[in-house]
Amino acid sequence: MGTRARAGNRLAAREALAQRVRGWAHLPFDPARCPVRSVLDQLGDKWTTLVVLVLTQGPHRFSAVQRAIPDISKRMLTQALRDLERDGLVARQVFPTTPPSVEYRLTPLGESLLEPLGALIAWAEVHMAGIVAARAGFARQRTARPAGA
Amino acid sequence: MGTRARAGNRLAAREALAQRVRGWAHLPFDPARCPVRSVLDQLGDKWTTLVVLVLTQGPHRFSAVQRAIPDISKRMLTQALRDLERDGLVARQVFPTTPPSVEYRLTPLGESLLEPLGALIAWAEVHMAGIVAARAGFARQRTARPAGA
DNA sequence: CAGAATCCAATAGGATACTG
DNA sequence: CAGTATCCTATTGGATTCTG
Repeated sequence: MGTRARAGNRLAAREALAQRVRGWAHLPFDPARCPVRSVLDQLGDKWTTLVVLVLTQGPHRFSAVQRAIPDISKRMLTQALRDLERDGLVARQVFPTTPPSVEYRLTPLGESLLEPLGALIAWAEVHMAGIVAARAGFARQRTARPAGA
Repeated sequence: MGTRARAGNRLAAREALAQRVRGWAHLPFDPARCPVRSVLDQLGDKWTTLVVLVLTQGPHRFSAVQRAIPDISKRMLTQALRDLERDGLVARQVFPTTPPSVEYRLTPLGESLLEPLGALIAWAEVHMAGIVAARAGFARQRTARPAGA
């Protein structure tokens, strides 16, 4: 695919999203029932997405997930896993051994999230350098003339 | 494209993401410098994404964005816009009129986000019903036998 | 109009101790 | 091991007031 076609794709994606947004305009606009907010809130809660990423590597036990995300507390991991289970993205399977062991894995619904999530993460990795540069430039601007110097 | 090919794409996307995640394994794992966290934190902060979606409709003035998102406060809108500007996703243009007017628009970097973001939102809209159903089922399970009934 | 500043309430989230 | 319960702190975010 040439750069021309890629640019066309991007433009098409932009226009498609713009139209989708326009389509919401005449809706009642109940923030609580907005799918966008609902999903984005979940993904943005600092841990959920990380847990999903760990589970792309296959089923994990509770403690294995915790080892994979060193700075998560048990409390938050429990909550993230329960939310994901509640939403049907993750399945929880208990093995009645002693001590008990529990395994978590992505459901088909959870796996279907990986495609758009992967695209977003790819974007993040590609553009991270640009964002960092923009931040540096922004910080310079702000410190350059704080009091009309 | 047939269902077979679509399933193949999905599988490919899953495997691609899984590999990407594996690629991070040997990294120092500094949570503060993780692009994924950095981007997801931003998108998940409840307002940033909504603002971006509004700006897909073209340049907006401060108050126009606020009208488009009824339940945002000036404080939060200011912050969201400044963060977006800082990251280079949004450009801010001041017109020296009285009273002053300021226009915000997406930069090329900001527009490049629309493609993966649109994919995520499309996913959210498509699967929202399934998630709601899963939540209902989960709630039933929990209330069914809270004390071994 | 576009924001900055201040104050306050709600929530998120970490640390620790306890349980089946 | 896989959580739950409790406590406490930090951050988020709304309401209000003030300024250029």
